[in-house]
Order: sequence, then structure tokens, then C-alpha cells
Amino acid sequence: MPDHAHGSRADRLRDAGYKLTNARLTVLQVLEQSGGHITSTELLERVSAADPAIGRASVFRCLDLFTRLSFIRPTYIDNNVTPTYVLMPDGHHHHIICNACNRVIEFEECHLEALTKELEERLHVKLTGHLLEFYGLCENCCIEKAVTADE
Amino acid sequence: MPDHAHGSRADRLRDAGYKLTNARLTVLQVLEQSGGHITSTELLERVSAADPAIGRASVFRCLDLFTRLSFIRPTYIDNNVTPTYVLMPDGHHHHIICNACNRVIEFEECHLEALTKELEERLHVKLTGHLLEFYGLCENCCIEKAVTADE
DNA sequence: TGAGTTTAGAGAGTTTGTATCATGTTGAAT
DNA sequence: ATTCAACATGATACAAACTCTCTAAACTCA
Repeated sequence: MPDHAHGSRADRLRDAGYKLTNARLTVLQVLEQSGGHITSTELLERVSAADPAIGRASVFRCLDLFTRLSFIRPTYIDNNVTPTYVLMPDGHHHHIICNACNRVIEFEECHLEALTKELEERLHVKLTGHLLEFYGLCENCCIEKAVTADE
Repeated sequence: MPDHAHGSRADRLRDAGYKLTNARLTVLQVLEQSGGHITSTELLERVSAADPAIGRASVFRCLDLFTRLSFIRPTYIDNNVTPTYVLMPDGHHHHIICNACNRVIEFEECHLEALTKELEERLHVKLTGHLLEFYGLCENCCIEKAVTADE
């Protein structure tokens, strides 16, 4: 079994009652090295490269599990076939998707702590994470559109 | 050609340079009658019921187009196969997804106007919509978990 | 009316995710 | 350390979802 960094996500996995198996730790490691955005296809390739013994089904099982634990969240960026899984480092993630070129611009601040608390109290729910997505045009595509309109 | 309500979305479609075809108007109508959440499979069925002449590919082309125009946004609720498309009535939509039972709780207020404006100015982007998703446990699932932990 | 452009429909083909089940691994109790 | 039961895995066949390609139709504008 290869070396694994046993970070806080592995701890959370164990604390939630799940076993720390090779497949889960490898998938977690690949996700963490992905830079925050990865599709299932890319993930399958990289997991397979890291350990060819890990099967297809296990990778998908991990994606389900990690989604339920709010480690990641599937979202659509390029097309309607493959979701992109985004890491939610502290339980949350925020980005802007350009509707013209599909570029993703990430940003940090969301100021949603107050809303989170208010919703928890009013609706009696327990919130573990959130994803905030804005849609529109990025700087380049704004300029291109303006140029085209001038012609 | 069946009757269609020519609301503001049809206007936006035309204003963006797209033709108001029967397929597009029918898909739009079904989406608007869907109550805000619909999967591609359900949409295909209902469009087919409304007008059997409309083909599969056209429905998916509409979903792509309407997503680019921020009429709708695909998101994962139940599983990793079929996304659910949510209507974004005024360009935005907000909900809570229960990680245990997949129930969706919608809420209205998001207080994101200020952040939208700030991002537009700072990053020189033009934002047309947003989706805010919270994840966690709904009231019922909170209770069940507490009961299980007591045993 | 006629040329050019956009859009549609059909259906096969590709890709992505799932179900099943026998086997292997994990973690805890002894 | 050893053992055991529950949990998790891997292989593969299967099913579902989405796309591609091509031809035909509809719409636009002169």
C-alpha cells in the first residue's frame, strides 16, 4: 500500500464511521492534488495511474461518499455529460463561470456566515457546506461582445 | 403549431439573436410548468407528450442554450447520472439539499446584490445569474441522527 | 421569389455510471 | 498477535444518458 498523507479529511472519514481503505485514501489524495476542479474521467485516469488495482466502481463510490460528506460537490462547467467535482476546502467554494468561454474564476469571500446561521435557526437544519456559482461573461468575453456589437 | 405564452424568456431569446422555433417554445413552456425543478428524462417525456414531432437532440440543444442564457442551471440532486435543471426566475435560485434524504428546501433571500456588484467592479465581469446551494441535514434527518446516536 | 443561414429530426454510436456477486480488507475485541 | 464479522472492493456485463452526423425544413432578408 502506497504512502498517504493522513490529513483532516481522512480523519473526518473515519469519524463518520467509514473505513480508511486504500481506494478511498488514493482517491482522496488525487482529489487533493487536482487543484480544486476535476472531472470523473480525469479522476479515473489519475487514480488508475496511481494504483492500477483500483476499480472503476470504487472511484464512483468514493465520489458519492465524498459528496455526501461535503468534501466535494459536482457541478456542470463545460457540458451536460460529465460533472466537474470541486473541492470544498472549508466546506464551501465559490466561482464565476463564463457562459461564453467556460472559464472559471474563483473567489474567496462570500459573506454567507450570517445567512447560514439564520437558515439553520429558522429551518432547523444543520448545514455543512455551500457552493456559490455566478454566471455571466468574463472580462475577455465582455470586450469581444462589445467589439462585435460595434461593427 | 400549438399556442405559446410569449413571456419575457421568449423575448430574451429573440433579443439574443435566436429564432423562436416551435421546439424552443415548447421546451420553454414545459420548463415553466415544471415548478422549478426537472430532470432531462422528465423533460423529454413531457415535451414528447406535448408534441411528439420534437426530437431528442433538440431538447438537449435547448437545455444547452437556456443554460447559456441563465434561464436554467443544471445541478445534481439525487444521483450522479441525471442533473436536475432548476429555473432561475430572476436570474438566481437558492436551495438547501439534504445529504441524507436528498430533500430540497428552497428559500428566497440571499443578500448577494452587494457581492454581485463588488465582483463585477473588481473583476470586470458581467454577471447574469447565480445559484446558491447549501448542503447538510434537513430537520427530519437531524432528528433521526440524534435518535440513532442515543441508542 | 430565391439564396443563404439557422435549426430541426432521426437514429446509430459513444460515453458515463450502475448492479451484482464472489473475494478481500479493515478495525476491534479477544 | 489472532480472529471474526461487517464493510468495502474489483471485474464485468448492463443500462442510461447524451452527442454526432447528415439531410431536410423553416425562416430571413434582399
